[in-house]
Amino acid sequence: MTVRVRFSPAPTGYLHVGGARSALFNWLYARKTGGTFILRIEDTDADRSRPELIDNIRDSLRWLGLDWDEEYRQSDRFDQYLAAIDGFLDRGQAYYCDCSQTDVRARVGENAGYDGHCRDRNVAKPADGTGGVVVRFRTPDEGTTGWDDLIRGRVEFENSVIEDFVIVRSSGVPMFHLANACDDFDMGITHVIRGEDLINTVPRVLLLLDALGATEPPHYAHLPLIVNEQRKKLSKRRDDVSVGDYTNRGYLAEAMRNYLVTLGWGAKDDVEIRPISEIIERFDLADINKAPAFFDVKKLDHFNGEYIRMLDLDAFVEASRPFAGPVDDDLYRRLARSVHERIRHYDEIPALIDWVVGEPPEPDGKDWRKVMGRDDVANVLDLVAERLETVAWEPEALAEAVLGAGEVLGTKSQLPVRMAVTGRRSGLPLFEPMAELERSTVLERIRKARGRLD
RNA sequence: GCCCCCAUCGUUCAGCGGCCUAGGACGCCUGCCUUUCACGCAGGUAACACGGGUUCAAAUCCCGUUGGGGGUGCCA
Repeated sequence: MTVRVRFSPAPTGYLHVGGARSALFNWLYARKTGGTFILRIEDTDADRSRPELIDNIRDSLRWLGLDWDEEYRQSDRFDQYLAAIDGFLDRGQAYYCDCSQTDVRARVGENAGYDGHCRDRNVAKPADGTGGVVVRFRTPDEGTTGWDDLIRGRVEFENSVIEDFVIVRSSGVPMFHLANACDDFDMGITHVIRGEDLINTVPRVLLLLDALGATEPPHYAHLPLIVNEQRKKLSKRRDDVSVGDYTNRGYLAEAMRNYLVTLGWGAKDDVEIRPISEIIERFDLADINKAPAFFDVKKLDHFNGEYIRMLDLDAFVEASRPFAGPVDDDLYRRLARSVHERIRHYDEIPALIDWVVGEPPEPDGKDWRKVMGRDDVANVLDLVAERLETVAWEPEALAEAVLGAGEVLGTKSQLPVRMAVTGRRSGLPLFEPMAELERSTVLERIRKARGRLD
């Protein structure tokens, strides 16, 4: 049996890290087994679907290196769904229902599902798009529906708790469960790997699949959810989790992908950061965890820093260049070596080099007081300025001039000078970048800082 | 309310009956390196939710409790 898996996002939002993780696990399984990875856009709900987001989803997947082998769009397949529904109707497996939601609510109360009121009322097929008539699927009243989840083990639901659910809206448009069952059947999906939030929909789809005549339903594997700090399912609104945001902030696709793998799965040998080929080799659905995992940006940052440091200087310069801002190519290259080893994502770069490229930032008040509050700072700045008037303008000499001034005065001179010239109390090693500036510029900054002391 | 799922350091993963006085990684702390900050290196901190079983032996199996989460739509 050749494995066929699918990632089935609804285009109702940007691809977020939870979706990306689902896509990734499907992809890993396909690549491991030599199977087929399918992208299926679930856009049956025209009101919520935003076609422009399909491109965002595709771009994010591509960025992560998750290439797909086939692509479908459910909105292209309504004919199939409608044909399936006609079959259900003919065979009495589904029926028309004209109950309004308030009717149902009035009959059964707040907490119960649909009561089967129209099961045998023979509600007539409505003229197209009129009259609030839906199609409901007739579910069994007794027995159980269950499956052996590859991650969770046996899961069973009493059929009595599964209401006769809607499969066609009153607008005539088929709904998610139906489209899902038809597609998984038609596309020969062998494994359904997705988030645990969908676990409750399985019995309905299983029932539908059976009604469709599927003798061998897919295997299901429900992934633990990725949660936020409050241990709640990630929300696109509340949580900052779109994949595109991480792209924009200078995270590497390889790092993101590698980090995502560690949420819910770990290699037996405890090695976390490793090439994707090794991950594919070791990955197995049976080893996936059941408990939800917190998306920890701090750890992602660590992974990303590691991946950045794995880059050789040329690759780093090229990849990080777009984040560096307006800086001369050769100058950036000269600065890159020390930038390379102290960032965790590329968008930290501007704050490291802005004072070399342009003006330093307005110093943070607290940092300023901490560094410039000492009594001897004025003397340091005066002596350094005096020395810099005549020193040879190259890093070694600058270091000697600045550090030597401190020695002469019996104090530390590097920090005040750094604060004066860069606007910050920490950053790149000082003297090489400082030598990139004009002598007059450096002197001006030092005198300006001197003037600001008390 | 009802249905379903889950439970090892703060976080994440390893552990699938004895190798566990529970291991790796992130974080945090300490030290070394050092022109600051980082990087790197060396240490340290810290967990089997609780209660019953089963067994010669349980973090590992079973039951219950508690605590979390998900679902409960003419969303997916």
